[in-house]
Amino acid sequence: MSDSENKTIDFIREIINEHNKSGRFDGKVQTRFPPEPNGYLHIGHAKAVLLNYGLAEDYNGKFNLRFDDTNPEKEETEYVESIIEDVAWLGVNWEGRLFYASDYFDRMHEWAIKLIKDGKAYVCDQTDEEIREYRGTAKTDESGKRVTLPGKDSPYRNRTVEENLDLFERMGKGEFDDGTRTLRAKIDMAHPNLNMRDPVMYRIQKTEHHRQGNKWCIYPMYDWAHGLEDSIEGITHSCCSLEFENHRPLYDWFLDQLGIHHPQQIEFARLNLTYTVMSKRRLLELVKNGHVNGWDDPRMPTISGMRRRGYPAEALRDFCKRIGIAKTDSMVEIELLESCVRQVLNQKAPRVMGVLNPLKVVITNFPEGEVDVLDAVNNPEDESAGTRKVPFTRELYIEREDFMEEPPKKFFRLAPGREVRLRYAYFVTCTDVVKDDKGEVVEIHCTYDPETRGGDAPDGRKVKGTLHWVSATESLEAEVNLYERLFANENPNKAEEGKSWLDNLNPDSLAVLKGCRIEPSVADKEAGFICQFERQGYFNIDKASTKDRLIFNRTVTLKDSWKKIQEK
RNA sequence: UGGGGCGUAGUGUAAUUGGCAACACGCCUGACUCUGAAUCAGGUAAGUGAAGGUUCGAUCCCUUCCGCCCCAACCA
Repeated sequence: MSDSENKTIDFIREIINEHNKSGRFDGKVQTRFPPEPNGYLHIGHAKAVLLNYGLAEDYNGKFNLRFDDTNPEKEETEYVESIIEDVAWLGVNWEGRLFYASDYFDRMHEWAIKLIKDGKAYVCDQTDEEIREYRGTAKTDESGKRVTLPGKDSPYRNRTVEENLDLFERMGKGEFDDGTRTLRAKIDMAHPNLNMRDPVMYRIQKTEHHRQGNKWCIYPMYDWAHGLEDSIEGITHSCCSLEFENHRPLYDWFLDQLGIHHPQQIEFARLNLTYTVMSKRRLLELVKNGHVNGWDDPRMPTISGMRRRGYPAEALRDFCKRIGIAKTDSMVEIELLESCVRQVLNQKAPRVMGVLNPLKVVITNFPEGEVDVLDAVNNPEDESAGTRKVPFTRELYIEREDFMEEPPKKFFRLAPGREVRLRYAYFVTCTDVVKDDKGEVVEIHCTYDPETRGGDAPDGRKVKGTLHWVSATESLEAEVNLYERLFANENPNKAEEGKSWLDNLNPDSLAVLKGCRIEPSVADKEAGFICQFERQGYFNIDKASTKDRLIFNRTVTLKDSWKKIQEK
């Protein structure tokens, strides 16, 4: 990546430039992405990883992937594995620097003892309710508002160093029950920032850790642990989301007390997307309650969901670059993401003809049993993609919506007596319409003009419409999943009175089409293969697809100006 | 209430840090077209949350006000 392409610089790069000027970190840049393995990564995480990785790239620095696994209650190996896979898929290279906060537990423990010895931390026997009360947050006042009070010292605040050392050791040995004691930093119970009112550093939690097993009975809290993790790894710029801004004084305090390497924490706004929920808790709920089919359901905003849906990593990278980075709370329109996806796929996806809702067409003047093999361009945007063969036969399928018995104005497709082009094949003219008892069109008859083979008329006559088609006999049957937005509202988090965010789910987010017909060239393609079904959109073969049961997912539709005309 | 942040077209970011606001997505025209796609050309749209002030000149500096977000877990 050259930095010449970036004429404007975001506020984080501005800060780094200043550091480089002042020499604060000797011109070094080291970043990290520190996910907690308690869920799958989503597009918001992609923004964070790519930001951190991009910073390292731009400044010739290094990037670490680090699992912030300090709370065994919620963390699982499954999540660790998925995160590694997703980050790699995004094209991020951590060059072997894959770390776990839990590997630093011993050092953190030693530092905690140092703070105790320095009289800067103490063991507190207050219950969580008492801690909250003493911290100075009265629940509500008469008017129902929360009020902040000065805060009172814990009665255990002035224990001797010896007693603290002894109790802390015994906490670690598991002598006390969960929740009965904590190690707290001795800062200032009157501090206007509540985070500074003697925050908890360790809690007793006799839970098995996914990597440490039962080695620990106490686990460090985020505020205590995070700065240490960054410091140990020599991080220079620790980027996190806005809600941690309040925590920066604490991040700084711990590092200053210890006198160790002190990175700069920088906060930026997390990504919000229209029609999408981004909270891990809610995504977990969607999965657990079966509103979607797993974390990688193609409707999910997870990296794995988007990958399964067919979104290319390149599009996600481009998207994250385009949304920029700032401190303003914002909501990005999903159309921008879709635009990025289309842009990449338009260049790369081979074209294929697939009929979603087949309508039979009989070419009455085409010989029965004959197969005419035609050449079709694989990708008009990329000549090197070459051509392929598509079989033309007497019986074909076209898209149901490409035929209208009584066409409105501006309808350029097939209708009785009208001539259109079948792509890469022939001009055909509709001569007859066959209906069933209910009056439904079940089949149409056409004649073809042999002179137009390949799609051009030697006499120079033009047609208004070109349709995709497929041979009825020489095509493959497929199942196609049509995905729409998972939620019906721009901001699914905002529920109407008396309703929950789940009521905003779009009931039509998935339509499964069966009996679709795809040209035979995809027969040997495997899961993940992505192509454009001409005139319809981009589709990929789903991981559940088999030889006997071909399954496609619709990644994104093509832009459709005919639809817009219709809606007017 | 206390503390911490943020306000620029519909949306997201810019603006040589004081020189009459740009880019992208969206939207609307038109051209072209064997994808009603893509591409190309053009257009619509903010006077920068508000009011004052400093200045020849303010998105940028100062003051006051307004609005929105976050925190007040032994989560991260």
